[in-house]
Amino acid sequence: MSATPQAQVQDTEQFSNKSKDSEPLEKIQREVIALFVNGVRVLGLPKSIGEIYGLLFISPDPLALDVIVRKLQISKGSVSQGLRFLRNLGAVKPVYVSGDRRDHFTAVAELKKLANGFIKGELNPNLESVAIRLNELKAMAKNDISPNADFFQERIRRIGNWRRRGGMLLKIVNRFLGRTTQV
Amino acid sequence: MSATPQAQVQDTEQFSNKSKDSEPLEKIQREVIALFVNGVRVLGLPKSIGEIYGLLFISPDPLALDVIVRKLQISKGSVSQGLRFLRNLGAVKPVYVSGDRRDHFTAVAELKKLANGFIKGELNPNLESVAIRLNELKAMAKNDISPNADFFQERIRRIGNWRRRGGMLLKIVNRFLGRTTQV
DNA sequence: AGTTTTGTTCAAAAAAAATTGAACAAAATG
DNA sequence: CATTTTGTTCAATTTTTTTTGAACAAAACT
Repeated sequence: MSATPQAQVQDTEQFSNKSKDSEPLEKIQREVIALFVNGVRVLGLPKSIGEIYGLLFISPDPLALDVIVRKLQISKGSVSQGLRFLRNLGAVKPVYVSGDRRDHFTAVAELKKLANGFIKGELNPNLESVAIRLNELKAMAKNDISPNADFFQERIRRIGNWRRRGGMLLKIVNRFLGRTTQV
Repeated sequence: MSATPQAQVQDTEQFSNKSKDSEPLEKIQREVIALFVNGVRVLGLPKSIGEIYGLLFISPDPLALDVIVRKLQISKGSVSQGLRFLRNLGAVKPVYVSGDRRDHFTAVAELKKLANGFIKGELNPNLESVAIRLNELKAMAKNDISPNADFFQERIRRIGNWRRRGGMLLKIVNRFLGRTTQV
């Protein structure tokens, strides 16, 4: 049923619109969420991902899916998908909350873990597919008889070089984030 | 006029469609371009950017805008915008070609230059805007009187920490790739 | 058993981003 | 000076991505 504690309607809504069923956020929370929405855009991720992670990051306690829906005023589908994505990335983790049947989630807030998750989930797969295609290209270039064949080979070698150095960089990033004690 | 050399219509088009006015690419070239299209997607850049850079990267000679349009079969507007973007990033540079009024472009193929351009053009501006917003947030958190104020402050400090380490990482990347560029 | 709660899925709608193309301006040509 | 070439701009269109919401399944309650 819907007559749970938070259902005591707040006439003093922070915003005059949509008093429907929303749980209000503090101003600071809204600002931090905006910061994350902006941040994930750089990573090429959708707004909702930034909203969900940001909300969990700036919430003292773990939140259940339907609470997130009400706080952010976005659809259940979005939150469900967003949480799955974040969980796969290791950016969010489920937390047991006694006496509550719903799954609850908190933000994983260690930069190292976030970076590793992103590298493993988004970057490495791409680097690997590049490696595969590069091998095909090398073979192709070997059989090429056009006057440009030498040039092509030099270019393809160069891409291979980039890929190699990219992989090294990821390891360096990893090591750099790894030392300093968590935080 | 349109009666230039390449206008001798090729009945034996590599693909049966659109024999309109295209300059054919070698198979290797098309593959390399596809690789770049894929690559720039990771950076959150549009397909056309990858096509243009890829074409220049895998072309032995500098190309003029209208040649790019015909080779890639994309619009003049796209190429114009794409070239400007790539030029701003330092990923492409104009080359003087004697006896030709048109601007010609080549790909800048040094990884360190590409990375530096991307860091300066895309990443640093964002890091700076984060820094600004963070300061506002710190002030806000100081005046906050909610029971969560302490938690908020801890979180905001943490974001500041992330930003600091992000900046350090960019410098490390820079050094690893060879040259130091001022911020 | 039936009912309610919780969460997922995916086709359709909405929103956002990229691309086109025609109008335009500036510079070179004759 | 008129014409052509070259390149830019931006509103309109197309494409792609994201979000929604209703239908569904599974588990937990009564």
